[in-house]
Amino acid sequence: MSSTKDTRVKILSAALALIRRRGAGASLGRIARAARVSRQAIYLHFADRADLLTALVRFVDEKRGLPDKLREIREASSGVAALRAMVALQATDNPILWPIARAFDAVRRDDPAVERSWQDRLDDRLQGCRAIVARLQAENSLRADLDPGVAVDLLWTITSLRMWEDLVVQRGWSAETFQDHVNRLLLESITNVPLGSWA
Amino acid sequence: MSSTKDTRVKILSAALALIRRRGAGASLGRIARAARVSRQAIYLHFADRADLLTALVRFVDEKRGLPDKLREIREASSGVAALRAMVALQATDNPILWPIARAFDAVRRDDPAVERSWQDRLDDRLQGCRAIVARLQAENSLRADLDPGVAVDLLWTITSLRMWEDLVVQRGWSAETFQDHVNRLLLESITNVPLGSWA
DNA sequence: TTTTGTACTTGACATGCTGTAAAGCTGCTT
DNA sequence: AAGCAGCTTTACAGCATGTCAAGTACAAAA
Repeated sequence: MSSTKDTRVKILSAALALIRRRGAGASLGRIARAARVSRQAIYLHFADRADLLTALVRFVDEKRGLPDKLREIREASSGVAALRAMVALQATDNPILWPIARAFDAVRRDDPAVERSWQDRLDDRLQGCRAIVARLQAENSLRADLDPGVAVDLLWTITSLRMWEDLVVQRGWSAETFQDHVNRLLLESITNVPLGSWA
Repeated sequence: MSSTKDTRVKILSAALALIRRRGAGASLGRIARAARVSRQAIYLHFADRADLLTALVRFVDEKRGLPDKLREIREASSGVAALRAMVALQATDNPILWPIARAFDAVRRDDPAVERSWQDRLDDRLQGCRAIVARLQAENSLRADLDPGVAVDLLWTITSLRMWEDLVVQRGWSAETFQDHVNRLLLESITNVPLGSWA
């Protein structure tokens, strides 16, 4: 038993490893070989390359226990705590997610299906940001002079994978440095909480 | 006369128009057809696709008068004014540059030459950020509790094309909204100037 | 035990892209 | 008239995605 999903997982694992190593150079042929499976077997489990990529993102999310982490954010003791949890999530998960996002980026321009799948994911994150800002607002932690919609967009952008890539991958920041400074940046720019509370 | 660079410009113009419309779907064949030129003619003027893309970026820079704008930033009346000029530059030029950057992004993963050309451009911008931060520091406008290196990285990231894409393209901000809020964000997070000075 | 169906393999093919190569045409220069 | 530069046409190799058809291995159902 379990042979049904066995190959699927085998393919996804191989794809993940290969994309992490070779980036966009991970063709279906290579992935198949790495999974010790014929190239055609991939098409028995995934409609096309785009489908495989979206499945790969879900696969990684599942493996890393994303739902639990999102629940942690939702159930944080305060809006500010939720915000910090979100930054922490980026700091820990983005390193793994990043190579896949790169592969995604390379094809989503052409493929409307990939683009939609990508946008869905971005929308999910946007909803999360909205929830955090709403909570900050309810707790009177949101900056008074800031439009909540703008706050959501700023939060969404500053906690994006691209921002992480720029600071960590390009500029060589450590996970801690990233977390500290992004926390500070967010607390200062969209909340009214004093800085001292997180030394 | 003038026939030497004529075709080259014709190709670049066609490539620019096509990339803006079709994004990554702009193959060399299509570009050639749009320029009313044989596909091989492209290879008489550019080594390969990567070379064409890098030339395209320079072409756009030239057309938009980038050197003048950079001079404006350098010769601004103060560090804070330079910072604002930089944000203004992003707000006005990124809309044109963005489609090319997308095409760049799609191939730079594979091609080391494209990657290098891209990094060079990023380094140029980083140098500009360093200059602005140094000036802020000299004028005592830099936040006292902030490491200058961190300030440079933050400035570099927040004024990046990706940040602009997130806020303007994805979240639908207007150029003015972008400019206002990014100015505020930067002034608050890396300088010590009061907010009132830019109402 | 035979049948049947599922999962996978093998091999071939159409299409589209990049990059290279060779040969021919045109018009300007000398 | 000869030479040269710039461009065209045609052809090819290589690699990628995605489709198709036929065959194999194996396990459950008859």
